[in-house]
Amino acid sequence: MDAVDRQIIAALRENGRATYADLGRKVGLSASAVHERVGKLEATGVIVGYHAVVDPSSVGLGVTALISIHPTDTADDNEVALALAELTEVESCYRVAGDESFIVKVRVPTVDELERSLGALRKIPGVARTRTTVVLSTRFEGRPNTTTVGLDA
Amino acid sequence: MDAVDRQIIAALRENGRATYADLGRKVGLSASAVHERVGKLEATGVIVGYHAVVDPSSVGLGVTALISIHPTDTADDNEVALALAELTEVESCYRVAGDESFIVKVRVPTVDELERSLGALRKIPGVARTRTTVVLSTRFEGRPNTTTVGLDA
DNA sequence: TGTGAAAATCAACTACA
DNA sequence: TGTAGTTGATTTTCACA
Repeated sequence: MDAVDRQIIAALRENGRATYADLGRKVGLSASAVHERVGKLEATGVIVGYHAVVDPSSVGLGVTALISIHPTDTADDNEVALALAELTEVESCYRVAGDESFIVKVRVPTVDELERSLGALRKIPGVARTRTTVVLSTRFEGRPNTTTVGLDA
Repeated sequence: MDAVDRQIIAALRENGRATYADLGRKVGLSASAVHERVGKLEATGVIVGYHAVVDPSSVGLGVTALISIHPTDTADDNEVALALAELTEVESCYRVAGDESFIVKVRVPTVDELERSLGALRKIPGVARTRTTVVLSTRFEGRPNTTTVGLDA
């Protein structure tokens, strides 16, 4: 991992469909050298994948909520996590320190669906209580942080 | 937006570097037809962009925290949001309903940096109080929700 | 909207410094 | 690791159904 790798990573975070030739021009290497580097970054798990980002409301998912999940005394975190993964509306799932055990982000078409979804969450064994915060607007999301990407670490 | 568009979207969310030829084979269209459709989905803002997803700790961002931001009585939400956008460590920013005005996700290299980052947050005019929840592990994140993508809506 | 064909570009592999 | 060259696939555009 050197400065060139970090440049490539930054470029691919910006545009995941950039061609190797594009990347090569940007970092001053040939396309095949970039190809080689990207392959290694993928193989070593630095680059996890490439995804199209879609406007949620365009695909009928206009309601976003952040939900804190408080565990019961006997809750098994792994089982709760597996049950959360079963719910397709749960887009992200974080195991956290503090009173709650998990914080999840949920996307659903309507508030009716949110209500139904909360019902499903509360039925999960190990879930004692939930606290729901409805997102009014997403100012930005998943923005690339290139703070350390430009440094040698 | 028909069922074929939704299939294409689902495929591109899964693999943002899929070729038009691949997508065509998957949905039963020619590459040029897919090219045409994807161009329209991009132009109409359904597909917002394509991004490589990077393992945060591989780029020196091993600490993730979710921070609730409580506003002062006189806070201007837009100004707060703009100030939050200036902080590169703030990866996502949600305006929410409830006591807090914003919930942000922050990624930093170390807990020391988290402390420094919290100091920066609290200096923002309009920010009265923050509540920080440290992420212990990310079970999954930004997972594609294809619930409605397969339907006609 | 779609197909099919053509030219330019690119991916992926191979030698070789 | 890198460049350069090669081959087959892909992108992109265009005429046309």
